[in-house]
Order: sequence, then C-alpha cells, then structure tokens
Amino acid sequence: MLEWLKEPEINFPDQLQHAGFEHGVCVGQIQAKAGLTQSTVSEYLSILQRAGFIESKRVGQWTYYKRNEGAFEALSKLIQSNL
Amino acid sequence: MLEWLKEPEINFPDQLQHAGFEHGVCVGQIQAKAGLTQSTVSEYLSILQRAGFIESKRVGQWTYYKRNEGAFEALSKLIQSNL
DNA sequence: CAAATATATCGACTTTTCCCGATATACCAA
DNA sequence: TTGGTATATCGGGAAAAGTCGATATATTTG
Repeated sequence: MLEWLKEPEINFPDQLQHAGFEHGVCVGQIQAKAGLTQSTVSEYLSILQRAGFIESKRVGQWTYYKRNEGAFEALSKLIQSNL
Repeated sequence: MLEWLKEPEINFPDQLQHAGFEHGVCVGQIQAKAGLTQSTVSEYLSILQRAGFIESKRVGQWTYYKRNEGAFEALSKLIQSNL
C-alpha cells in the first residue's frame, strides 16, 4: 500500500471519476486494489497513520490517505545511525 | 542484539578472557546479556544470519557472530528508494 | 573413547498478529 | 428524517512468531 501511494495516478486511476489526489487516496480505492475486506484495510491504514507513515484527511464521507515522506526519510536515517 | 554487536568491546567485556573480537561475539555471551534461553538466542541469531544482517564464523567449539554493515546500508537505501 | 562444553535443532505451548463478519458512526441526498 | 454510501470499531477465530525444555551435534580435553 505504501508503494501504491507513491504514485496514486498510476495505481488508482478510478479515483479521478470523483476526486483528484491532493489529499491522497480514499479507503475504498485502496481496499479494492488490496483484495482485503473493508475493515481490514481501514484498520491497517489507521495503524500506518499512528506509526506516522501516512496522513489522513476527511472530506465529506471519504477519508483520504497520503504518504508522509518525512517519515520514510527519518526511518532511513534512523537505520543508518542507530542500527 | 544488533545494537550490542556494534560495540562488542563495550557490551561484551567478558569475552576478552578467552578471545578477541575479530570474528565477533560468541553465542554464550549474547545469551547471557539477552536473558533468554540458549536455544532461543541460537535460533534468533540464525534468523538474523539468514536475513543477512550478521555473519557467523565457527572457531573450535564457539560460533562467533558479527554485524554485516553492508546489509544495514542496503536496507537504509532500500527504504529511501523503494519505499 | 568418555566426559565436558558450546551451539544447533526439534516439538510443544504461549503470545501476538492477521483478517474476517457484524455492527457502529459519519456524512450526504432526497 | 430516512435511506444510502463510506469509513471506523469491535469481538473472535486462524495463522504466525516468540520462547522454552529436551535432545542432538560438534569440538576439545583427558
């Protein structure tokens, strides 16, 4: 999922029908591509959010998730320095 | 354990009594510090080895493990580029 | 070879993680 | 307000990971 969110336009072309990608990709789109249930995907996304890897933005009935690039940079650096 | 192996001299001073650190630290030393059973530590180390994070060198009845720094560098870069 | 020491492997049990269906909540439209 | 759609939360069963004791293997020493 994290890789998918690097290129929303390529990995979630269907979303264009009702929104752009400014705020990221909505749960339903990710769920469809993941092939897991809605509840599983929702929980997974909230875990990634609590971990700081993605950010969420509620717009109407949709929740959009997008990557927090800083977290990946930080993780990479953490592995370099601490591990 | 991976962090411990960054500074063997500091984290495993007892090993000096029978060997240096050229090949790393032996299982018994790591086990004592970890506070887990011998079998658990042995299995854990072999997993880390299969994953490429440490290397082992058998010397007599001892098996020494040391870090493979390249693997950490590679992981850091992987996160930067692929994730 | 026999005993002692260090490590590895095996089987079982416990804990954690994964994933689901059911249900709750939030928002929108008529 | 009622019904429809999107997402979140909850409780439980299945799968995986963690840990142990017992035992096997390898090596050294007498």
